[in-house]
Amino acid sequence: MNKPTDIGEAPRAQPLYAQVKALMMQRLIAGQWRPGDMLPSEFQLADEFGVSQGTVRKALDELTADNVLVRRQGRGTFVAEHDDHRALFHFFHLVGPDGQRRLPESQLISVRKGLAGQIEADRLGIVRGAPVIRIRRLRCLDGRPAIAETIAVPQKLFPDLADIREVPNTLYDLYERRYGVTIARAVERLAAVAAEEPDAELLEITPGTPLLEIDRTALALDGKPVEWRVSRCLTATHHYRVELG
Amino acid sequence: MNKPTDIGEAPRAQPLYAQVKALMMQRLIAGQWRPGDMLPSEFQLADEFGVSQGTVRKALDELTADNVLVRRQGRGTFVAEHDDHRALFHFFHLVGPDGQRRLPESQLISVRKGLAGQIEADRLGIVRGAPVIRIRRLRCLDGRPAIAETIAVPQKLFPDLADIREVPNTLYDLYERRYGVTIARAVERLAAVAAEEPDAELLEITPGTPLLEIDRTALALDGKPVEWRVSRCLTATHHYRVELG
DNA sequence: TAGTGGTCTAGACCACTAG
DNA sequence: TAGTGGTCTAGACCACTAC
Repeated sequence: MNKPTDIGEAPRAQPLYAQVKALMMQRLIAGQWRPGDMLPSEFQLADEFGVSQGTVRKALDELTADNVLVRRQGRGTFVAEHDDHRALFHFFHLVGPDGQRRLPESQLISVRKGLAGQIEADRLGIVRGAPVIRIRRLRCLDGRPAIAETIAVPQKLFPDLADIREVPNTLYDLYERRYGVTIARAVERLAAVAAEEPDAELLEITPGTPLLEIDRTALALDGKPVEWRVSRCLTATHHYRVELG
Repeated sequence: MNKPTDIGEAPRAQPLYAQVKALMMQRLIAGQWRPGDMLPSEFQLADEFGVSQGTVRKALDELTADNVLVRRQGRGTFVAEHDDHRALFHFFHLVGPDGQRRLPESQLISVRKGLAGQIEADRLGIVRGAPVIRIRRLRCLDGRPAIAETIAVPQKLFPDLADIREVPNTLYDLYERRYGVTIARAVERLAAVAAEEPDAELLEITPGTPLLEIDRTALALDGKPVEWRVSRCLTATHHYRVELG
């Protein structure tokens, strides 16, 4: 059986496995399959979509490569979860002199509601003046102040985030568990800047000290921006590590 | 036929396709297949290794994902070449305000022979005091000085590089064509530093200006380091872009 | 033992490229 | 038209996990 049945009869522009992948992605975005859930087996999915098991496998393999699914032999296929380890490994690139990652401690400075300025609106894909929540925090590496961070998110997506007393170390975990927003990928723009107040005071350095500025836009599963974050980092002892394949 | 014949009879610790991949990688490292060469067809390779075409395909797919091979439907499978475009796309991450990459112009400052210091020796995996070649150059973006670059390579791998009058814009292309050394991947460590002489003069800025320092170790196909490069970049108008999957 | 994903095979047909 | 990679199927067996 080479003709798609359940998927549609129109002459296809995309290969079957890509259509299966897109359908599964839709379910993930819609929240029909949630982080931690186990998916049906390959054969069940194959039946459901009216394709062979090999075709489902190719779709599953790609979603696994995209870090959306996790497959475990003998157990099943699961929707990826943002545990601390994954967040650290995927989204935190500062390493010590030995090249090893360290989980930074976080110290909350403030959480405030506000209205989006032009830059925030551009970065978050919302209209200027829309309600946002801004978070300031200081992160320490090896016990010393290392990162001054400013985070902005649309209030619409995270309604009561501003009321939370204690913000966990890995925010993405909170986004996922409490608001059903999964961070799928991010784009960072790095630059070297001179420290200004109030970052300098927070980091206990003199203004003018060079800092590594990481400007990150984080995107949800559907590709829409959901968080804008600027981290200014001391790189005297730590470095930002990139691997080019 | 499920038992490997040409590949070996010992109880295998690795799947067949991984063994096939490793064998093909060996040939690539040995230079038996050189950049630009066309590989035998999937069926020919399958015959040669004594496996099925599907198994060869899986190995080829992975090598393609690793950017070692390029597959073109209807034409064949080829060993990847480091043309300007690929070098720019893979190894150059500075983008303009619009997010678009620009190919920088290069201005050669000096090419000198020398003996490896401790840091060079560590980075290049050679003994201290081994002959190295050092290159200094200035790179411009949009006509303005933007990057002060220092490059060190082992003289052993690039014998007459020091005699070359004109160094092309994309060095990796030269490494590949002239010396048969293919840069497969690289590791970069980024930090913010204050400009010092002689970089400040080269970049026409005042000492102390924050610069983005990119410390890159480039690795050949066999995984051994072959180039150490430090680029200090003005990031007033340009940014270093990273995509996190 | 039953169920899952992981590997491997064999064969069919399609889409693209070149002569 | 011949040869290549791209897709899809069907079925076998292996390796791992849980009960």
